[in-house]
Amino acid sequence: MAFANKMLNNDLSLWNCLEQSELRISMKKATLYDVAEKAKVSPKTVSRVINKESSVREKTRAAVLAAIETLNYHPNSYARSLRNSRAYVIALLYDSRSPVYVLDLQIGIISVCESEGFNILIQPYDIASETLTDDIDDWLERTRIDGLIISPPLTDHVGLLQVLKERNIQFVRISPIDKSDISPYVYSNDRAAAKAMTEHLIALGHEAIGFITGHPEHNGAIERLKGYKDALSAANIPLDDNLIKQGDFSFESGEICARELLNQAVPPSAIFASNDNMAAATMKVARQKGLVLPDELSIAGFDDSRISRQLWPPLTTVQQPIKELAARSTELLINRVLNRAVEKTNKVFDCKVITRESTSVNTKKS
Amino acid sequence: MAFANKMLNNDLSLWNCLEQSELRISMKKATLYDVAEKAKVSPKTVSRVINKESSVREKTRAAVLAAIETLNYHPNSYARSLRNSRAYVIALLYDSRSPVYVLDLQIGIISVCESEGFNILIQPYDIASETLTDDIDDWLERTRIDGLIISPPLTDHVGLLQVLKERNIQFVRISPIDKSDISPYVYSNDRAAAKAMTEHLIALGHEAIGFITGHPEHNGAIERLKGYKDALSAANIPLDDNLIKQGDFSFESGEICARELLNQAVPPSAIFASNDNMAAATMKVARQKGLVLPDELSIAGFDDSRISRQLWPPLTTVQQPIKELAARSTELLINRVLNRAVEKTNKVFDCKVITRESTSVNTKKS
DNA sequence: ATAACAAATGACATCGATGTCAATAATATT
DNA sequence: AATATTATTGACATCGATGTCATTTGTTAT
Repeated sequence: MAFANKMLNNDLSLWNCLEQSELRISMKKATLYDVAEKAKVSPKTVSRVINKESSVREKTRAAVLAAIETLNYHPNSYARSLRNSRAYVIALLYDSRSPVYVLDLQIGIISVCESEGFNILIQPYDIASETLTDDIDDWLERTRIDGLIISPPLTDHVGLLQVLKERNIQFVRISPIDKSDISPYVYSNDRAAAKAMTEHLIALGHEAIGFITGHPEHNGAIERLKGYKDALSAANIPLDDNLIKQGDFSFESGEICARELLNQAVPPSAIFASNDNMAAATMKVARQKGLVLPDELSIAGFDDSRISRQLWPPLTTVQQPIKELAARSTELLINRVLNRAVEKTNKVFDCKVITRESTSVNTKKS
Repeated sequence: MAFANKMLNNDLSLWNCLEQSELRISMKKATLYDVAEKAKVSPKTVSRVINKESSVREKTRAAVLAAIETLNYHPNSYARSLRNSRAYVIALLYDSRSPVYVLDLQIGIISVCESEGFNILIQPYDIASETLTDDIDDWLERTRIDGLIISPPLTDHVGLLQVLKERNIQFVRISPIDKSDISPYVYSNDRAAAKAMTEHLIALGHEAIGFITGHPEHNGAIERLKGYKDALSAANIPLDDNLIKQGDFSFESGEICARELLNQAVPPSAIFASNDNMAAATMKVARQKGLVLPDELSIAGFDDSRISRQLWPPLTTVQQPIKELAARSTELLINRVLNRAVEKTNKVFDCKVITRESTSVNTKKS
């Protein structure tokens, strides 16, 4: 069916425009029985065709498919779920306080769910909440879902994992710290990316490179710090603990860390923050101190979030394959849920360094 | 049940830790019949209690409730949906290209859904897509939902509204342009807020105030422009068309508009952008041109989005009651769906001007 | 052509909650 | 106290799809 796709004009004839057709109002949705009748087979056979069971003669199958087509039949998911106790629903658990990735995660998940006929429930929780474990337990008691996708930093919450284990619920984790076989997982190569970024800064002539870490319960944060150290040691630059400050991915923590770094007697000529948020905070602090960017301070971030393109100078950062991670984890989960052949591989995805104007040659260097 | 809520320690005894208990694995969920048996009544009576029907003796009700409690019974939503063809699911339609509000909308909706026992499906669409109408039509054909919440700029898409009308689906709209009775709606008082913001700038001594409009299909955009004009005319400042530039809420459009405004022979001393995104773009352009902020240019935004606090100087902006709008629209929708007494009022919520450092006294003024 | 077997199909019960309508218990009426 | 009336309760069928198992059809071997 093709509908007028024009947008609203200035004069609002909207209501009238909508009065025109009321065709479909009383049209009931076709059921399995309608299809069976039309195709002159039993309901069970229709069911067989829908579920792609073998042992249906090609001719019958064709007849059934034709009937389905003409009646525009779509299975009633409630009846189906009631019968075989499968919900065709998965849920995304995320931490409500770090919404940075969430929209991208959702997009990646939706794309796969769509093609697999699944629906997605979104479920924000606060990892700092005292009642998190109980809340999730209650929620699982009430809700019927086939599986969960868990995003950082919830991936390694012991209480949560325990509940899932007890309830025997399938789940996959995105970038978990713990890489054991508790569940399938996917992750991005944060360590290599952080190393590459640090090397980029070193190549620009920076040696005193400040580093602001992320949330210590977040796998990405841990890996990024490792990558930073990797690059330094590969370039034979001694590690200086005064150049490493513990943040938690929040803007506020970034401000504090940046201030500490820049207030030192010999401040670093470059700062690499573990996410764009803290990099933006660093930029704010630098500006407050009157530094000219990027000449007097190079700043690098991680995430390639929206903000990285909206700052001036635009932020050199790392693009993470968030949608891919989400899509892949969804595939893994759905394959599990449907008892399809299970791939063993826990997938790794590569990140990409995006060079923009916030990093430049070290002018302080002799 | 209370679980250990501690986070993962350094040494990973996670797997072992989880081995401990496997209590609940085989525990089947209780059904209506289990409850009926336990309470020594018929299943139908249990159903009556659950659905809060009248004409159940207080004593029986108590017995049933006790049984429900001890068995930890939760109704099977699939059976229920199958029987009374109600999904207990609503969907949020939003434009995938303007994700700014989306997370806040989701939070507001989830909060209400939770208490009402509804679930929410999220459904991103691209309003510029040629196939939008057909896509949504197909989706509605496949999916069983009780109602829709439509967020801008989808609220006034004629094709979409037509489909909903034909299918006779309940929906509410958030900040629609069209305020007719097609559906219930909620909206925020953008006009008054934009007026207040403009007055704030005027009070700081600004007269040449640039304005960057938002997406022309977005009600908020239209209202904000009206508010700007209201304030000027109230202050007897003549309207200068050269000071009004047509943006579309995107960062890029903000850059273009800001450049046009600032390249004029006599540039404005303040710029009021219709959202924070474009205000950030304005800040970027101003900085590229070497302007000192806020002394040489005051900048105001709209949304109080995350970015407004992450820029330097922090952005003076307008806080919108997005969560409230979402929560209220959800209530309206669920009341409709459940055939509860329908409130007639389409709710208005007030915005709030947040003054930060990006606006200051006009120094150019004689 | 017929028995023996496998493949394809169908009849029926079932998942769990609720609408319909009949049966029973409680209360009001005389 | 007996009957009329109303308030509670229960028996049964139903929503739509699918598992189980019996039946029919088709195929192969003799």
